[in-house]
Amino acid sequence: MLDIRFVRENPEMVREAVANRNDNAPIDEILRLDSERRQKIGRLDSLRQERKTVSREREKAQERGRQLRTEIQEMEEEVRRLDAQLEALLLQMPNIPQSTVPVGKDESHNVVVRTWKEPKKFDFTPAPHWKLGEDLGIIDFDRGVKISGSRFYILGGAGARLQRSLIYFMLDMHTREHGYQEIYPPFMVKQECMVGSGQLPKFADNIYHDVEDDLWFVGTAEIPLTNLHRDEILNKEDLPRYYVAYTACFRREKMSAGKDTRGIKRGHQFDKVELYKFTEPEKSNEELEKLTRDAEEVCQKLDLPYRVVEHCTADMGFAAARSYDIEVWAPGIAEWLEVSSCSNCTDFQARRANVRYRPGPEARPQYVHTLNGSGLALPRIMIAVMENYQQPDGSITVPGALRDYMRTKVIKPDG
RNA sequence: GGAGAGGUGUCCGAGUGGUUGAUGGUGCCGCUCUCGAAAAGCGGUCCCCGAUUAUAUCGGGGCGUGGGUUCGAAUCCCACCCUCUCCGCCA
Repeated sequence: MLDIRFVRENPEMVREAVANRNDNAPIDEILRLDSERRQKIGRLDSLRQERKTVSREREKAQERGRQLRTEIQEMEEEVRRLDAQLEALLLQMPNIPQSTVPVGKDESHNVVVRTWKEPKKFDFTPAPHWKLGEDLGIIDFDRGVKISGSRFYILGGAGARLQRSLIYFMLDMHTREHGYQEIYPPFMVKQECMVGSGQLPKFADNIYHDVEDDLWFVGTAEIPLTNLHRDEILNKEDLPRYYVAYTACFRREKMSAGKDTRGIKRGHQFDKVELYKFTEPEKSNEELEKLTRDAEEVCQKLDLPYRVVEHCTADMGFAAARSYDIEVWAPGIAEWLEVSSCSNCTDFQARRANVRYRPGPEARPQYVHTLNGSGLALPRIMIAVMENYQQPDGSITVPGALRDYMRTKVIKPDG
């Protein structure tokens, strides 16, 4: 959420930022509600002040007191209404891109900032992962559909083990080498958590929701991690905090119906290892660089060629002020696969979730900055491993970094 | 799920209708004392909203959450949430 004071004082800048995002937030309406709200609060406060004075005289001024009560109640109702309207609109507004973010109309304006190694050349036609997976008997699409419907699949044998190995490998790397604390959070959260991290109210149609208990299934560990310190005031010494969490992720993917239906690239349920940071405002940009490098290192250790792409204004996520994607080359499906998206959300989520810190002993609390990035998304890194390490005979060589976890050097049929 | 108890400031713990941000203790910061430390004494120490020459000042709100009663509520009423104990159930 944006600071209403910032919007009030920089309306033109906000308007431009919103336009660059191809968003159509009603700035004028927001400014109008804000000014009306403040005016009514002024009135309400002076009424309350009078009530305070009058009530001290006990029985003497009961008549005026009764009048005041009615007026105050009416004014409270007005302010409540305006608060709600204003908040509803503010909650729909995206974060403001940082000034260094390339302005663009769509994803074609994203900028490749660096690449690591060249895509591997094959002297045979590399197969897509769904073919490899089915032939090896490690991915079962048909039974996934039988059990749960479209966009569900089953990993079996070495396929399940490969995913588990990747999870262990990534968690171990980030905790041992990059200083993240491992967290196992709930996969279902309260509505206010969804609001806190920015999924609600705007993206309700992409979230699974248990109506009976009003719990929401997380589409990313970013959600519970954002809310880990909700309504807390952290000490300056507590920052930065690095967290890494493995979770399942659930997404309805209604918006992308018919897209990427083949394979395991986009399912309703997938696993992810997520990196998350709480930092001081001045440090968040350098922390984003570090976080991105931490995620990249997974690709490097797996020896998978990748590129890092900076999002342009129009392609950025709702909560992000700046973000990088890590894209790995998948030779079988012949595309750059987004295995991670690393974002600096500045104080956008912190304001929603009310996560603050005290900059100094006597200083006022201030919102922290939050950052998140996949480190990495399992199905897509699985695709990359399978397609990059495939052999002419359809077997898959296990990357060196995973051999201790997999306890094998190659995945063969019935392996 | 059933029965009971309870939710107050960093924490502990008072307060059951009237200047109560809220007794007391504790923690934290500063000062005094001291060669220094401890002890002791004194002072300070919450958050939000609004007004402003804007962290100095003024006003309002906040005692689990949201409503209500009243001239006036931490204190009374209603609903909900959470914690603890016992019972039931269960990986």
